[in-house]
Amino acid sequence: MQKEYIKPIFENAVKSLGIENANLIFDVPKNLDFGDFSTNIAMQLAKALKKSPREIAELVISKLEFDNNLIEFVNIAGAGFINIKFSNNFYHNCLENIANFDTEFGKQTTGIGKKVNVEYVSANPTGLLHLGHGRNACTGDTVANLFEWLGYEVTREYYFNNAGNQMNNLGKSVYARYMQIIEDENFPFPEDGYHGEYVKEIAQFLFEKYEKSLAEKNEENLTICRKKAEEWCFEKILNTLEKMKIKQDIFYNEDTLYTDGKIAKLIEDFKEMNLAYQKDGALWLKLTELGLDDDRVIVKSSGEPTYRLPDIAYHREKLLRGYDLVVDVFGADHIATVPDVLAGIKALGFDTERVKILIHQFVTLTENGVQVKMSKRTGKSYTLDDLLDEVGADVVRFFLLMRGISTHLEFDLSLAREQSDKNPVFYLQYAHARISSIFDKIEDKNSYLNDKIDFSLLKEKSEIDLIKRIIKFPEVIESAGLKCEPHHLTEYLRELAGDFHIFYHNCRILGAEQGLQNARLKLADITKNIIKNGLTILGISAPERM
RNA sequence: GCGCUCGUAGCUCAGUUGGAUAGAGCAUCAGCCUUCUAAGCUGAGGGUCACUGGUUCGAAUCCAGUCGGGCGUACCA
Repeated sequence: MQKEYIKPIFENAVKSLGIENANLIFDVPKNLDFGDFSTNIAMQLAKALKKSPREIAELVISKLEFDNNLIEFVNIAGAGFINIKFSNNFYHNCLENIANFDTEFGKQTTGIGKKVNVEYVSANPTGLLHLGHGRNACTGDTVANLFEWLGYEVTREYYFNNAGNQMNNLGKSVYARYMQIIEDENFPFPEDGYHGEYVKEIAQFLFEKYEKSLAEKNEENLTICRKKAEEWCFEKILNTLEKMKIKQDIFYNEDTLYTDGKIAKLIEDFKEMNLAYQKDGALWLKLTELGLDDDRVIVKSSGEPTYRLPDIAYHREKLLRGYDLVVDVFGADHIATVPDVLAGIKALGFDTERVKILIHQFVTLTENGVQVKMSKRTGKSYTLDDLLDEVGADVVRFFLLMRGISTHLEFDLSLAREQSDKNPVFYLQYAHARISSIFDKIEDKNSYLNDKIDFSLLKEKSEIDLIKRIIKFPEVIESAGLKCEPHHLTEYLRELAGDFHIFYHNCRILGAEQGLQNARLKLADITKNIIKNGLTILGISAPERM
C-alpha cells in the first residue's frame, strides 16, 4: 500500500535524472527510527551516474513530488540510503479504505480467470496416514485456499493407485493375518508384508463376514482380501482427512490412465519422437536426450510400466484439462520423479512453468525431547488419526504449517498437548476471542454503527503499529500464495496478534471518549476479520470465546 | 560417488529480489491484574549465522570448496 504510493513518485524522480527502468526496491529498515521504508536506488545508480551515492540521493530527493500531508520526511542516511517516513494521516487514510472492504480485505485479483489444480495427499490405500501425509495434506489444502484468495478457480485433487505390487502385497498380508486367525497363528507372513495392526483388524473383519470361507489360497480370495483392504484403508483415510477439514474435488485413479489408453498413447508418442528404445527386454526413455544424466526404464521387461510413465501421462492429462497451473505436493522421498516428469512434459511440448512441484521435508515426532518412531513397516506407529484425536485439528494443522516446507519439521507432541500459553496456536485464537468479547460488552452500539468514524483519533504508537501490520495482509496473501509458502501466513498472523495484544494492553477501548472508542473498535474489528480469514485459510478455527 | 535439501541463541525456528546494530517463540531471570479475557504485557541475559576462500560500497543471503544431518540415487511409488 505504501509502496504503491511512493513507487511512481520515485520513478518520476529517477526518470528526470535520465535513468529509465530503474530497479526501485523499497525495504523496511530494521531500525524503525530510520523511517518506514528505505531504498538503495542511489547506491545502484552510483556507477551509471559516476557520482557518490549520497550526491545522487540528494538529487533524487530534490526531484520528488509528494504530498507533505502524507509523508513526514524523506532523508539520506548511511552510505546513501533514502529513508521515507509516512505520516499518521497516511495510515488513517489506509485504514479508512480497508474499512470499506469489510471482510473481503486481502482478496486479490491476480488469479481471476485462471485455473489451478492442486494435487495433494495422494496416498495409496495401503495403510493409514502418518504425520508426513499430514504435512502434505495441510500444505496442499492451505495452498489451495491461498489460490482461492488470489482469485484462481481451484481444483483439489487426490491421485491414487489401487493396483500394482504394493496393493498385492497388502492383500497377501491381510490373507496371512486371516489365516492366522482361522487356522494357525504361525501361518507364514509375507517377508516384506505390511506389519501394521490395522492389517489384523481388516483380517478380523473378513473373518466376521466370511467366517472360514476364504481359506483356500486362490486368486478370487486374494482379490477379496485386497479389495476389502483397499476399501477399509480408503475409508480410514477419508475419515482422517475429514477430521483435518480436508475435502478434495477429484479422486483420480491411476488405473484410468490405462483403461483410457493414455499410457499406450504416451509410449507411442515417445517412440514416435524417437525418445524411447528397447534394451535388455525393457523400454527405456532417452532422458539423456532431454538433458538428464541417465536414461531410465519406463516399461519393465515384465511388461509393467514403472512409476515414471503414469506420472508423466498423469501430468499431461492434467495439463490437457486446461489448468493454467498444476501444483503437486510431494514428500522428499518422491523427489526422484521430479526431473523425469518435468523432462517428459517438456518433451511433449508443454511449458514446464505450468507445473510447480512442492517438495516438503520430513516430519519427526518428539515427546519430551525424545524422538518417537512412526514407521509403517514396523507396525507400531503413531498415526495422524491418533494425533488428531489427541490434540485436535487446530493444533495439528498449525504445527504442521508453521515451518517452511523445505525444512525438516519437528513436531513436539508434549507442546502440542499443552493447553496453555506455551502453545502458539492459542496466541492467535486468544486475540480473536478477546476482540469478540469486547464486542459482546458494548453497551450502546448505535454510535459505533451509525456515526462516521474518525480514524485520525488513532495516534498512539501501538495503534499506528497495528495499522501498519494490517496494511501488509494483502501482500502476505499474495506472496504466500504465489510462492506456495503457507508459513508466511502463520508468521504474519502471529505478528498481527502480537501487535493487537500490545494495542489492547496500552489502549483502553470501551470507556474511551466516544469518537476514540469507535475508532478503536473499528481497528479491533478489522484485526478480528484478518485473524479470522487468516486462520480460515490455514484451516484453523477462530473461536469467539476461550 | 552423484543429485536435492538443511546447518542461525540452551531448544524449535523466522530472516523478503544481497543492505544499516541478526530476530521470534519456548526455556532461564526480574517485573505488571480494584478497569474491555494474565492463554496477555514489559524488561534482562543468551550469537564465530557450520568452516574456509571468493564476488562488491555492503554477504546469514550469491559463487566455489570443506565438514556434518536428512532424503533420493531401482526393471519400488
